[in-house]
Amino acid sequence: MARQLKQTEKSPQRNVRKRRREIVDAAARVFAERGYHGASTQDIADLLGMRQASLYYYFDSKETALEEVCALGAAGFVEKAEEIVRNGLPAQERLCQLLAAHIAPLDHRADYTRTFLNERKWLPMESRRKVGRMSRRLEAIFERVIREGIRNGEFRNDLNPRMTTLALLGMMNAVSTWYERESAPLDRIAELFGDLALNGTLNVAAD
Amino acid sequence: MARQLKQTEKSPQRNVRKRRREIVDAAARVFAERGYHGASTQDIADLLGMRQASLYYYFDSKETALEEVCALGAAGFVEKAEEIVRNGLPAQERLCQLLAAHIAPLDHRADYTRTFLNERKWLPMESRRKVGRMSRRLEAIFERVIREGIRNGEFRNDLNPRMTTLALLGMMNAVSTWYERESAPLDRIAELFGDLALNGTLNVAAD
DNA sequence: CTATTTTTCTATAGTGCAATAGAATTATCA
DNA sequence: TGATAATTCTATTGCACTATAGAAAAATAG
Repeated sequence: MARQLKQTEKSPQRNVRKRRREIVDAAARVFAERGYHGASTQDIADLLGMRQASLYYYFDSKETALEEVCALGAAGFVEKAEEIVRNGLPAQERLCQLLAAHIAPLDHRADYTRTFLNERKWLPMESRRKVGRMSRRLEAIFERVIREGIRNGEFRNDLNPRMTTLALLGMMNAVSTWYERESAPLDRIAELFGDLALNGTLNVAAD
Repeated sequence: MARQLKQTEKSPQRNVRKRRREIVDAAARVFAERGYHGASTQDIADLLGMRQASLYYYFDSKETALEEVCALGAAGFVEKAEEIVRNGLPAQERLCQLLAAHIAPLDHRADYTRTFLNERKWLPMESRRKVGRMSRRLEAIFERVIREGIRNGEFRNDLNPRMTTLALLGMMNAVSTWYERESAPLDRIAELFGDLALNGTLNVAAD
């Protein structure tokens, strides 16, 4: 008995983890669609065919569910970027990989990504801070690649690394807003956007 | 008496218009800060030092206030773009002007712009449609300039006008999310982003 | 100064929501 | 099978919010 209690408290049964995940999935979908404040716990329960109150067996609050969705939505983001930044390839290649990696999660976890991007601002102080630190780390990675590219002559030396980072991240983050209604696969988008980031729109071979 | 009634109904007194505008200003600020669903009419009233119920002398509903904020946030956007697109300058110059015009409202109407960008999705069907048509017109303008630039050789002919448009609009729309915390004036941002859009990051003079 | 209109107020109805309490049900295991 | 634990349910509390009704106050006009 003591053994079971302990197990329940410290590491939930497999089934609890699984059900919990189903609920987080539903929450992600509802939050992505209606926004955190516009979504009700009833909406989440409806999606699962269960009662609104039953959710509270798995979650302390709606806010906790948002934290979990955002945590999963952010997971691996920075790690993947750090892996890319260390792969020793030319800066222009690393930059393109960073751009591609940034939208890759839209493929299999669009709801998590959209919730993370749009709703994290409603997180309670502490987790919002944590997410903020993550964002800053990601931005720093972009800036670093750009600086290295400038230093070794791959990139123009009149680039502003900070502004360039914000420009590119904005460009990539926006993909989540139109990805579903435009008929373009992610790898094609990454390719085009990478090309645009590197070469711009001008036809340098003119004349 | 009949005269006065008529005047009140058809064209509000100067003071009513003015007060109405103050309320819309407050609504814009609150909506921009907390989101439409996260903001209460009480929040708006607090900002004005008036009672929550008094707002309903000027507005039928919270939704109506959102419509008005979004309408003002969108006002002039497309018109300005259409003016630029017809000015006969080279496509690259027009594109830069479009980019600059797109973020210009952040200077004096940030709350309206942010509400328009982030909260319009909560508008009721009809006005959401109207806003949607506007967005599509703006996108069409960007696409047209890009196509013209390709046709006359200013832009690379392997550009995808649709994707390029979405990339640039995403890049510019994102400015509203960080403009307040980054210390860069709008004209500087427009300059850097225009340069990035035209020339990309690569150092073509390499070697 | 009085009557009328405009604006704001108090009070409250009505609704939807997050969250809790505890009963009922289902699964697990000896 | 019978006991125990895990899960879901019903019922409800309490609060926050939008919106309405009608009184009070302030402004305006005759």
